[in-house]
Amino acid sequence: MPEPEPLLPRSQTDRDTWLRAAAQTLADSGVDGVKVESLARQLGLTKGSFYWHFKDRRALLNALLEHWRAGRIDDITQRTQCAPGHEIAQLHHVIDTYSLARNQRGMRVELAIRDWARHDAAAQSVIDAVDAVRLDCATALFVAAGHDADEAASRSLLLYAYVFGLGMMDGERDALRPAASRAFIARLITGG
Amino acid sequence: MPEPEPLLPRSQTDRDTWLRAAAQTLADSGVDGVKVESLARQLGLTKGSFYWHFKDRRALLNALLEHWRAGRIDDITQRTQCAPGHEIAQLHHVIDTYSLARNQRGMRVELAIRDWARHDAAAQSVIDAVDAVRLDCATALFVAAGHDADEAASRSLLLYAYVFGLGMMDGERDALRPAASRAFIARLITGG
DNA sequence: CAGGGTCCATACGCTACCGTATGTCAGAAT
DNA sequence: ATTCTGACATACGGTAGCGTATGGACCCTG
Repeated sequence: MPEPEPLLPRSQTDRDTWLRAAAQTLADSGVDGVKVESLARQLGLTKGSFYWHFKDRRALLNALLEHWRAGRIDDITQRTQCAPGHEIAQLHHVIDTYSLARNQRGMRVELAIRDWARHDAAAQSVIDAVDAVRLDCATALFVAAGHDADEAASRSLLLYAYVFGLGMMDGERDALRPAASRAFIARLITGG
Repeated sequence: MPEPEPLLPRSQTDRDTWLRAAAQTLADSGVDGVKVESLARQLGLTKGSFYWHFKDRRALLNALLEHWRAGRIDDITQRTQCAPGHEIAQLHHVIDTYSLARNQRGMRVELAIRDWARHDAAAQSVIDAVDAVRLDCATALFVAAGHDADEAASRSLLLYAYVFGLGMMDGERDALRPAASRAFIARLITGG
C-alpha cells in the first residue's frame, strides 16, 4: 500500500470545501441562507457534487453543528487551563477573546447558531452542550480564585451573557469603545 | 354624519389583524417565517386580502419595525422615570422586567429583530435607535444615582448586554434559576 | 482493454413563495 | 334601483429551492 490514506483520498477535502462554504454562509446569512444550489453556484459546482458528498441538506447542517460543537468545546477547555493564581487574569482573557471584536467571525457563527437553535432541536442541543462546558469551565476558575460555588456560577453566567449580548448589540463596533470601559466592565464581572 | 369614523371603518382593524399575526410569526420563526401566503392560511384568508392592505411584503415588515420601535421607546421612557433616590431600584426593576422571563414574548420579538438586523438596514436602524434611547435612559439613572458619566455608560451597556445575552442563552429557563443568583448579578451590574 | 468505483453535470418533477390581474359581492351612496 | 367602492377570492406566471435519476468523464485494477 503506497498510499497511507486509501479511504477518502480527496473526497474528504472536497467535502470540507462544501462545509467551509456552508460555514461562511451560515455566518453571513444564517441557516436559511445555507442553500444547496446557492452554495453550488458559489463553488462553481452543481448539486450533483453536493448530493454525492451529503445525503441531503440536513446532513450538511448536522455536520456543521458537530464541527462547531467539537471546536468550541476544544477551544474552551484549552483556554481555561492556567497556572494556579492566574485564574482571574485567564477569565479576563476569555472576556477579551469574545468582546474585543478580534475574530468577529466566530461571534457571527455563534449568533447564527443561537438563532437557529430557536427552531431546531439539534442546534439547541449543541448549544446546550457547549454552554454547559463553558459555564463549568468558567465556574471552576472562579472557584479556584476563591469564590464560593453560587457566586462563581452567577459570575460565569453574567460573563457569557455579557459577551454574547454585546456581540448581538453592537457587533463590530465594540472595538471603538474606550479600553477603559471594557476593562471596567470586565472587572465588575470577575470581581478582580 | 352619524358615524364619527367614516375613514377606515374596519379596514384598520383588519390591517392590524395581519400585523398581529405577522408579529406572532416573527417572534416564533424569525423574519423569514413571515410569509404572505403562510399568514393568509393561518388567518383563513388569501393573498388578495393582504395585497389590499399592504403594498407588498416589505411594507408589512416596515410596519412591524415601526410599531416595535415606537412601542419600545415608549416603554423605556416610561419605565425609567422615577422619584429621586430610587434610581437603583428602578434599574433593578428594568433588569427584572427583561430577565425574569415575564413576558418572554417580548424577548423573542427582540431577538428575532436583532437577528433580522444583521442583514437588513432598516431593521438595524430601528435597533440602533431603540438601543440609543435605552442606553441614554439607563445612563441617566446611573448618573442620578451618583456615578460618573463613564461608569454610568459602562454599567448601562453591561446591563443591556446581560439581559439580552441571557435571553439568548437560556430563553425561558431563566425563571428556574434561584432568585438569589439573579439578585446577585443585578447588584453587580447596578453596584447597589 | 474491460470493468468497476469516484466524482461530478444535466435534466427532471415537485413545492413554496411572491406579486399581479381579474373576478365577485355586499353594502353605502345617490 | 343603480352605481360605486371597499374587501376580499381566484387564477396565473415566474422564481428559487429540494431531491432524484441518469449519464459521463476519469481514474485504478485485473
